[in-house]
Amino acid sequence: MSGKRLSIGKVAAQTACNIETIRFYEKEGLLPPPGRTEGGHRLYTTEMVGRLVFVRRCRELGFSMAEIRQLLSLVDGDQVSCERVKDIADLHLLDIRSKIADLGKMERTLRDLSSQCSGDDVPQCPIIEVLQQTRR
Amino acid sequence: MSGKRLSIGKVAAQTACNIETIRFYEKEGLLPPPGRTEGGHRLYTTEMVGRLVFVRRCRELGFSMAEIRQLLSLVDGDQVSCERVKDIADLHLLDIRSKIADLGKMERTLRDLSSQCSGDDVPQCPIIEVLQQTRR
DNA sequence: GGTAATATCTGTAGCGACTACAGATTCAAG
DNA sequence: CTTGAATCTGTAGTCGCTACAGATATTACC
Repeated sequence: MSGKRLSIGKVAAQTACNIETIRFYEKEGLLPPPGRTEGGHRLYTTEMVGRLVFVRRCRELGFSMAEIRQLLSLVDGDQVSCERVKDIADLHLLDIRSKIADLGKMERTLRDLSSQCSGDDVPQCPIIEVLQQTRR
Repeated sequence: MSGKRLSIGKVAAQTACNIETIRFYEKEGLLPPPGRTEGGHRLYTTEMVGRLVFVRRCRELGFSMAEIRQLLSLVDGDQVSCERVKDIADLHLLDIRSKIADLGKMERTLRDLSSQCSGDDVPQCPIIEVLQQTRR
């Protein structure tokens, strides 16, 4: 079953992923090289579309291409090692949390700065002043 | 006063900014071209070090180089317009908050996924399963 | 079947904010 | 004066795409 094979444009429409991005993933080894028409146009099986969806979903969760490569190699192995999948996911989770923490610091600092600034058209701006201070 | 002029290495040490980054900022117009020794080595005044500190502090707050260029042009103008500085800062603040929100979504999704996974060495991993699901 | 419009092809270059060299030159210390 | 450290310029790499250009393939319509 499932002899349907889609052009890259159809796949792009289905997955809301740019055509160029699909080709990029292939070049980077995240997607296997698909079959081709006689003229050389790519033809995708539904299986390959599933793999693209997987990749895109990982990207939405912030996984890097290197991390996705690791996940894919686990998926492609004879059996999926839940252990290692969880390791990769949890490491990435830590990464996300530290990014959130960093942004939170920025947010607080910038909010403080902004609150000190009246926004009037006065010559001296507290935001600039603080940013220019040599000694902290 | 302040006839001290520092080599790029000293400036880098003082500001904890890479030498290459300093040269990069100069190339990108964030720092004015400094004076030179007879042999062509850069010499920085304390004023220029201050400007570098300003740039670095802005970067730590997540301002893009384009935003910093805008801030610098306001600083360099005849008078600092507090109004426009605040506009730039507040826009950036919105940007930071939306990034935090995005990361927060990722965090929650990934945390849910991870919690469904025992981490045992079993063949089927719920993380992979969910990521592979064709229909959401 | 013929033609025109659309889709896809390959390959390259650009983004932002750096970082990492290579190979040449200059500076500072002993 | 010599040696070693610092600095110079210029180029290429990083990541995850995006945006072309110019050539070819496919499809739709008559």
